Amino acid sequence: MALQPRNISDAGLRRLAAYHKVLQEMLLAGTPTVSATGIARVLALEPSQVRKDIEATGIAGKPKVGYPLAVLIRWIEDFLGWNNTKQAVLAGAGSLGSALLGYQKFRQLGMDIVAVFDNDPLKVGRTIHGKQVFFPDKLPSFALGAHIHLGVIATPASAAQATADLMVAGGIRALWNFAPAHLRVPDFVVVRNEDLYDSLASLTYKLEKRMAAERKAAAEVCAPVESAVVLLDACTW
Amino acid sequence: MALQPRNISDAGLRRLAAYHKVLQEMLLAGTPTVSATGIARVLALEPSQVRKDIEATGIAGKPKVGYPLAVLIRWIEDFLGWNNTKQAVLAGAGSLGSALLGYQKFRQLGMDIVAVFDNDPLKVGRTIHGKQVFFPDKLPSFALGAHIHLGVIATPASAAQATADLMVAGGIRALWNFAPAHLRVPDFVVVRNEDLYDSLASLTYKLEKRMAAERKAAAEVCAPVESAVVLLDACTW
DNA sequence: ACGGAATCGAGAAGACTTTCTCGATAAGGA
DNA sequence: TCCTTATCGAGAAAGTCTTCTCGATTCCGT
Ligand SMILES: NC(=O)c1ccc[n+]([C@@H]2O[C@H](COP(=O)([O-])OP(=O)(O)OC[C@H]3O[C@@H](n4cnc5c(N)ncnc54)[C@H](O)[C@@H]3O)[C@@H](O)[C@H]2O)c1
Ligand SMILES: NC(=O)c1ccc[n+]([C@@H]2O[C@H](COP(=O)([O-])OP(=O)(O)OC[C@H]3O[C@@H](n4cnc5c(N)ncnc54)[C@H](O)[C@@H]3O)[C@@H](O)[C@H]2O)c1
Repeated sequence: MALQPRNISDAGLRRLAAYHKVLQEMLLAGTPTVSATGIARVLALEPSQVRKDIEATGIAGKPKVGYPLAVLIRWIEDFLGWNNTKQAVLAGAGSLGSALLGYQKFRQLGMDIVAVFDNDPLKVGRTIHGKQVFFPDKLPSFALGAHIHLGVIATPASAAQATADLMVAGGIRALWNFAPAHLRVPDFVVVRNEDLYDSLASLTYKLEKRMAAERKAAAEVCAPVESAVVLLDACTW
Repeated sequence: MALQPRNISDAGLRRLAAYHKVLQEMLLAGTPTVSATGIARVLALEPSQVRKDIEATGIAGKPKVGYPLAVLIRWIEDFLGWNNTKQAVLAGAGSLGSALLGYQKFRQLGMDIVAVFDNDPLKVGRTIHGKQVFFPDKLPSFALGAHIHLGVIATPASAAQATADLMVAGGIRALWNFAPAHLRVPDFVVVRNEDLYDSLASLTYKLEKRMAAERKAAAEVCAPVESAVVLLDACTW
C-alpha cells in the first residue's frame, strides 16, 4: 500500500507551505490528528486538492482520522527541505536587505544568511543584525570556500545581473531575486523572482476590474429613469 | 479585424509586468517597434505565449513589424491599472513596512501609500518617509473618508486578521498581505499574499532536489570500483 | 459485533494553460 | 512589380492542474 510518488506543481509547493502554517497553529491547539478535509476548510480549498498535495510528500493517512499532526508537519518540512538548513549569502544591504537580514524566521525555513555583500564603502566592514558586510568582489571566493549554494539579491535592479553572475561564479545554485530584473543564469541554477511589480500587476488589475464592475452595478441600479424613484434609497449618494 | 477579448491567467498578468520592464529598457534604447518574438527571446519564453498575453490587452500588431513600442507600454499600463493611481493605506511600520514606505517606484505602478497605521505608541504621531503614523483604530474612518480601496498589511502575523478586518470595515477592496497568515475576507475583497514562506518553499525544494541529483551524479561517476582509476581525475576531492 | 459516517487513495473527467500550426499580411530587396 | 521573409492572429492540439467520483478502510456509537 505504498503511496505512489507524484509530481508537484509550483502552486502545490506554495500550498504545502500554507498547510504547514495552519498545522503549526493546530499543534499549539493540541490537536493530535488532522484530515485533508479539515485543512481544506480552514484555507477554503478543495479537500481532494489538499490530499493530492499531501500525497506528494509520501506520507500515508488513515481513513476516518486523517494524518498524525506532528508527523505530517515533519514530512512537509523534510519534503520542502526546511530541516536541512542551507547557508546563504545576501547582496545589497539597503532597506529591503536589512529587513531580510533582521528576519529571524528564515532559520526555521531552512535558510540562514551568513554574510552580506554591498558595494557601498560606508557599509563595508560594519555589522548589520550581527552579520558582517563585505565588498561584492569577495563573494565568489567566500561562497566557494564555505560551500554556500543559496543567494539572495536585494541590490538595485541595475546591479542584479552582475550580482547574479558573481553568485553563480561562487557556486550558488539557487537565487532568490528581489530586484525587478530578469536574470540570465545557466540552466543548473534555480531562480525565484520575488518581484513586487509582478505581484502588484495582478492586484491592481483585479482591483480595477472589481471597482469597474461595482460602478457598473451601481449605475444599473441608479441610472434607469423609470425605476429611479423606487430605488432611490438603495443609493447612498 | 478587432481582436477578440481573452481571459488572462494570473501567470499571464505577471508576465505582462515582466514585458513592461523589458519594453521600458527597449524604449531607453530607442527601439521604435517590438515583436512578440523579440520579447520572447529576451525572457526565454515562447513567442506564441507572449502574443497571447499581449492579445489580452486588446492591442493590434502589424505582421512583419510587431507592435509600436510606446503604444504597447501604454496599453499594458492601462490594462494593469497602472495609469489609474490608487491611494493605499499601510498597516505595520516595522522594518518591512518602512522599506515599502520608502520605495518610490510604487507610484509608477498605480499605488500611492498615503497613510500608515501602527499600534506602537512610540511610532504614532511620528512621520516615516514623509507619511504620518496613526493608531489602527483610525483606519476605517480614514479609509472610508478618503475613498481608499487598497490596503497593505505588514504587521506581525498575529495581528494580520484583525488588521484585515479593520481594512474591510474601511471599504478596502484589495489587500496586499505580507504577513504569513491566511486571511478570511468577504468575497468582494481581492487578496494577494506576498508570503515569503510560500516562496521559499519552492526555492528550498528545488535546491534540495538539485543538490541531491548532483550528489547522485557525482557518486555515479566516482563510486564504481571498476572504473575508479580511469575516472579519478574527474573527481575533485 | 454490527452499521453508519468520515476519510483516504487513486483513477477519470473536466477546466484551464501553453504550445503548435497555418493562413493572411506587411516590409524590403531583386 | 514580384518574391522572400518575418510576423500576427486565431483555432487546434497537447499538456498541466484541479475537481469529481468511488471503492476500501477505519472509527465510533449502539
Ligand atoms: N524597499 C522596498 O520595499 C522594495 C520593494 C520591492 C523591491 N525592492 C527592490 O529591492 C532592491 C533593493 O531595494 P532597497 O529599497 O533595499 O534599495 P536600497 O537602495 O535601500 O539598497 C540597495 C543596496 O544595494 C547596494 N548595492 C548597490 N549596488 C550593489 C552591487 N553592485 N553589489 C552589492 N550591493 C550593491 C547599495 O549600496 C544599497 O545598500 C531593489 O532592486 C528594489 O527595486 C525594494
Ligand atoms: N522583515 C522581513 O524581511 C520580512 C520578511 C517576510 C515577511 N515579513 C513579515 O512582515 C511582517 C512585518 O515584518 P517586520 O519585520 O516589519 O516586523 P516588525 O516587528 O519590524 O514590524 C511590525 C510592526 O507592526 C506593528 N504592529 C503590531 N501590531 C499591530 C497592529 N495590530 N496594527 C498595526 N500595527 C501593528 C508593530 O508595532 C511594528 O511596528 C511580519 O508579518 C513578518 O512576518 C517580514
